[in-house]
Amino acid sequence: MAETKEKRKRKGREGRRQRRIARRRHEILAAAARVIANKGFAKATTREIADEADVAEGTLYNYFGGKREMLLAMADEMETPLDAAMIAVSEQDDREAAIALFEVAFNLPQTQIPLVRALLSEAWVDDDLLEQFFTARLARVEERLRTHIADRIAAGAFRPFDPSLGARAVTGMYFGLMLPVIRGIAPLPSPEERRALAETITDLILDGVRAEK
Amino acid sequence: MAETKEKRKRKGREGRRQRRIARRRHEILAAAARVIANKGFAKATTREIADEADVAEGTLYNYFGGKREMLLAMADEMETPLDAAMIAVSEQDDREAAIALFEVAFNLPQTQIPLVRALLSEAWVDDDLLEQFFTARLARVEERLRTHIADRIAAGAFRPFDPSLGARAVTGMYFGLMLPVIRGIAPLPSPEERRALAETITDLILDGVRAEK
Amino acid sequence: MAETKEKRKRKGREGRRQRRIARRRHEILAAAARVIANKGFAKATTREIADEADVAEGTLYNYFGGKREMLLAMADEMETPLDAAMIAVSEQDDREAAIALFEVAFNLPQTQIPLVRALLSEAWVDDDLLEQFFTARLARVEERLRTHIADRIAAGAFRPFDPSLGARAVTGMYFGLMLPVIRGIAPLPSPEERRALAETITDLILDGVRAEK
Amino acid sequence: MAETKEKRKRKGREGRRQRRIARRRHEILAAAARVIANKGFAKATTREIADEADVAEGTLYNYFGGKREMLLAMADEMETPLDAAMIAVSEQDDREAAIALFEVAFNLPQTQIPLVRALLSEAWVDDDLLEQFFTARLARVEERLRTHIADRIAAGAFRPFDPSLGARAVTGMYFGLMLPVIRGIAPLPSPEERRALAETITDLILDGVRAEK
DNA sequence: AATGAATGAGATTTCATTCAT
DNA sequence: CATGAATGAAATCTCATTCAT
Repeated sequence: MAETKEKRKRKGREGRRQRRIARRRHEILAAAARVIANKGFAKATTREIADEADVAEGTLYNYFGGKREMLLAMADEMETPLDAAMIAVSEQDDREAAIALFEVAFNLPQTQIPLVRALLSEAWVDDDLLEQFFTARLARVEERLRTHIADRIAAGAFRPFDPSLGARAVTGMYFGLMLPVIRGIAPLPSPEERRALAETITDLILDGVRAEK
Repeated sequence: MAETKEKRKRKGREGRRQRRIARRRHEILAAAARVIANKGFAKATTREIADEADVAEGTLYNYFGGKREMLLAMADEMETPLDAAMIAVSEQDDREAAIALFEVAFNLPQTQIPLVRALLSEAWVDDDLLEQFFTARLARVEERLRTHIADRIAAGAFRPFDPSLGARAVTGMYFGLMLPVIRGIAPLPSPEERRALAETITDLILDGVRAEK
Repeated sequence: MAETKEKRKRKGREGRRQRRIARRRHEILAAAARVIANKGFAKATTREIADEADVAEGTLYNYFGGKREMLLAMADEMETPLDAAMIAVSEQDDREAAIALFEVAFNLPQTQIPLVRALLSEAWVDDDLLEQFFTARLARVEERLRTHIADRIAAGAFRPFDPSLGARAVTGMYFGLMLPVIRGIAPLPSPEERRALAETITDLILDGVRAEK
Repeated sequence: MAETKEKRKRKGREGRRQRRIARRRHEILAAAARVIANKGFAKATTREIADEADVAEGTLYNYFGGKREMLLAMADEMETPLDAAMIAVSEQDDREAAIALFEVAFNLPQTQIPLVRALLSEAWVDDDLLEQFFTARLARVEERLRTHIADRIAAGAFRPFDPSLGARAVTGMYFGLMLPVIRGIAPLPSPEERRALAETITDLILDGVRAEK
């Protein structure tokens, strides 16, 4: 029994330790993301990251192999709204489905912004990172959009046009609207704004700007 | 007269000297842009820039106050296609005008790409640079678009919708399509592709994707 | 009586504890010797020593004051074969005595090699360590040899020559043969090889290489 | 002619520059050797090497790729006395030839001592360095000795014994006598001492210590 | 003006040691 | 006693900038 007790105690302690480590790792990553987002990867010093995380510089290396590995850990940890938006959207009504999709996509949690901003700063000059963190995800989204557009054209619901270009135009529009938010020069839209934004965008895409035909 | 002759000669020589200096300055800037575009500002070393420009490191400092000043010089030297496209928008026919505008906008000279890419890499983390090089220009473009849209809505030519959002959606779409080109992961469109691209985009914006109205 | 019993039990327990501690200390020292022998003192990390000894880093500090103290403990723990060989030299028969001496001296236990190698690596740059671990011992050996040689010269058994230089030549030859073994680039001689080695060396020293006298 | 003059001037300047660089490189290497000899490779800091060489730390890296490369440069630059001693020794008279050889071998220039001491400190733990700088040279010497001994035995001039072991015994004796000098605990022998040393050693090897047979 | 060696501040990373659990 | 996360001093190396030639 004593052994069982001891075992249980150790298990409890071990679990707490694991959680403490995971928590600390997460804190450091968040701190790194904030600093890197502001300064860019190269100008963000480990000193500053350590200060922001309120640990000693050496401690960083107990959790990550180095500065670069922090970035890769960010890329892993991140679930972009685009990923979330990929969850099957019911296809009965184009308009409602599209609005819902955009609404989800515009919902970038405040805490994810530094991660995305930090990653984009390096992805702009680092091909590997761009591929791993960005291109691969985007390609999945665009593929899905392209297929959907092609289907709707075949069904006669959409006018005939290049589905590939259409897909890129839509994702492009999305990034054009979100990049200023990620960059920090535009405010994160409120839930109400998100809804209005999604509706307007959807209608623009579906029917264009022209009044009458 | 001898003096005048001498003066003329000196002027000629002086002119040649000036031109040589300007040419050299331009070469160095282009070299710096190529290196910075590839590595990012912080990772681009003066050594590498000097090598790329085929001068000694010290020579860089005869033309620019330092690494940072090269970036600022780039921002000055650069004429974005958007600037060019601003010349004339308000034409009789919306469709033709818009197509022309996009066609100009998609015409980003090969040599300008490194400049834009280099500047964007830093503008992503440097507020001053973003403002000077980017926000100010973009704001002018969007303001013009917004006014135009508002006018057309008032004239009953466009459906009623938020002109500000519409302007941002259009510029967003433009950047969404051009960023991969600037980043170097998509090819620069040929003149024919530019025309087709401009037409498709214009029609999407004007009439949307839906088949029947 | 109960108290006595208790005391005895405690003493028994205490003895076990002492032995366990001594054993653990020894294990750690052996592990440290292996690591330091391979990497050198400065490049051997406490982390690696702890891993090799299969304890936590902190545990090292329960047995030793620090990395340096491990070296000093090694110097204490080590009995060089030269020490052993010092037991008896002055025998009736020079040849047999010398052969026996060399045979003992060449008998460096496998487990002692890392200790000696580790200590030599630091003694090469650390005067204190060289003195404590090496010079003092060697001086005793050479003094003894010198005296012996001087005696034999006085007795007319040896040719007249500088006994001091002779002593150094003999120890020098010994180290010249053993250093590659300690360094790990020559194999430890087997018992048979030791005997043959001792005989050859002894004959070389006694009679030289020349055929006719 | 002006061009010729200019060319000549440039050549002169270029030559001076080359010599200045070579001189500086040599100074830095000597400083590094002194520091590394005293502290060992790992404990010798670039800071201290720079101070000893009276240059800034960064300057070291204009001449060497890093600390390790300094060691390799030392190994290249070094001509050991053993190398010098390898120059053909006339074989008529064993005794004179051997004395001359030892005399050369004991002539280790004062300035080479730090280089050898520094290299040995690392070679003791670094297999590559040991091989490049040490084993390879020593193997050449021992091979030569072995051949010579075998020849002399075949000619009946030497007693029959293992030539390989004899060669190692001789080089071993040499190192046993020189290591304390290199280590800095024995003084460098004067020319007169060298001669006496060489004679005594030679006679010991040739005829052994025994007085009469 | 052009050069490139010298500089030294500052960045990343390692690691012996401490100490709370 | 054992543990191992935290620490921070110190080491190596980089690189923008200066300046004598």
